[in-house]
Amino acid sequence: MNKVRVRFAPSPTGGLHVGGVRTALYNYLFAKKNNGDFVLRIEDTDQSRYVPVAEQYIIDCLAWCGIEPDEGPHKEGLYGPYRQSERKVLYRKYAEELVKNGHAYYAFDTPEEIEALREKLRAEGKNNLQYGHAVRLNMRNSLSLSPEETEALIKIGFPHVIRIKINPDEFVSFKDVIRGDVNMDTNGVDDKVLLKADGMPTYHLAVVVDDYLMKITHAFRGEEWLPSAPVHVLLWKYLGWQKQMPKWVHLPLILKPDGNGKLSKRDGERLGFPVFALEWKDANSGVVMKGFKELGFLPEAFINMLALLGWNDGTEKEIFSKDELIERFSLERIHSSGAKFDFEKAKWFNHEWIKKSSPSHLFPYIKDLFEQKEITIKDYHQLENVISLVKDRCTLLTDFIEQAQFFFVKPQQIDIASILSKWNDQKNLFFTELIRTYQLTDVWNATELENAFKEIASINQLKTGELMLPLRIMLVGGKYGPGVFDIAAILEKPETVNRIEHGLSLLNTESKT
RNA sequence: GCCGCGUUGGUCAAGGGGUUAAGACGCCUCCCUUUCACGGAGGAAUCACGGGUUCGAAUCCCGUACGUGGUACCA
Repeated sequence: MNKVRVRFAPSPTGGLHVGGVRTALYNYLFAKKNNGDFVLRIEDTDQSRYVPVAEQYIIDCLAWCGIEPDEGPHKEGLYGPYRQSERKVLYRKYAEELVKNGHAYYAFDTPEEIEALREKLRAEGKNNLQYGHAVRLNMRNSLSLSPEETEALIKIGFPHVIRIKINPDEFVSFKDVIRGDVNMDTNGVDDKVLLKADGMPTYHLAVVVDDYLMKITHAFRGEEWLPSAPVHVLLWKYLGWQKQMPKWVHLPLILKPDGNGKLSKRDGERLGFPVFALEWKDANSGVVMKGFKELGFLPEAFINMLALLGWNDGTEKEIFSKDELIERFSLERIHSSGAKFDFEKAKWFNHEWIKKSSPSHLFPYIKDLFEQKEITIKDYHQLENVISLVKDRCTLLTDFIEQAQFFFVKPQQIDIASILSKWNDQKNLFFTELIRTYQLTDVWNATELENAFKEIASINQLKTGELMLPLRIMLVGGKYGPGVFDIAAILEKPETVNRIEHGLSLLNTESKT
């Protein structure tokens, strides 16, 4: 059996959204599982929609996800070039071969003429124009013109396209790995343009030629391609490559959470969650859309979540590392129906991954995050302890800011209001005594601090419950964070005492006014 | 309009002729925790509809509805 070769073939027209990343991921998982090759091919045949930075962006997204292509524009292999624009000269030959064999023809209709015809049909309330067997003889092409006329037009360089000639009343059947046998008749498909007037191939010609030349064994793509699959199947046949035709894998779509349609780039903004892996800045509008990365997702969690959106291994297991995904992945267990994207569940995956990750694994992310927020960390060992203490309560990496910044920066705001109403002299005395005791403490750990705290409370006949909240607020500024004594332990003596003193003076000033 | 694909709780889903129809997210209750989480125990909530086939249908078949995609010199 031939070596498995798959390709992810995005067009560089904008940010790579979750649907695209999932397609790449499934390609990658399948390739790695079968010791195959994963190829990145850039489908930049549409000059008008080309966005220069998009290619690098795609590569960056894949890299962040841990999906490294074996071949691609940035990693040359045996089957390059990997940008279709750079393969332009290749395609014409095949298109003309099809013309010669009677499976395609030259068409000289200008886009304006066709548009005018469409407009006319619309005005008459008729269905859209289907440039196919029913009308092609009324159009200007090498089928309706004499060979001499055709030749003359070509000789003078009259702009023309090459269209596939689809026979009516034929049945095209093929097997899709996910959907089983798919049968369609050719009456619904029109004579698709294969080669455009600018000499670039359309997608239809380019996928077939490149998948053939690149020896692709399994062609993964979104379900939106299913209706045009007969064109591709026919092309494989007409080009005489039927035996090498890849297995088709039409992936289900990722849909909007709130109903209608497939998830689009706009939905993120509208519904308040990211649709891109990495931040994408739209060059035209200047709009910046944050990605999963910037929102605080771990790449492991992101691909885990995407993998499970439309696939599962048949067990109850939901948390998979990349290696586990590779090991368990199977085409048979990919769903055939679309799935609505659920951001809550996505966050759950991230939370699970944060809990599961070691402090040292999380360390670089948190360090970067704090540096971005200009929170200075003097002691990296202390940061690691902090991570270990608070990670279970962080759903997103960005939650570490609220959960942990008070270890490194004095709280800017202290929620005095929450304790002021129950503040009294007894408590004041208690904390004064606590400061004294803590200053004399040699063994600075959570248990010792808690014991000392409780002892003073009981001597003064105070309930500890009444005192814990004030202490927490003095140390962190609000009603959050891990256990108070754990916090004090990490804060060390001088800082702990300092914050209690500061809190106390604030309280006493406030309670007098 | 026409053509394709799909349909198990709000969402992700297991199950593919006989099940009390798993599990997860979210939601609710309680326990733990003198903050909040984590953790633990419970709860509400589902086979789109109508016909067949069958002793028996979530499961097979046919319709309908709904959803979704395509119908470009876009991919």
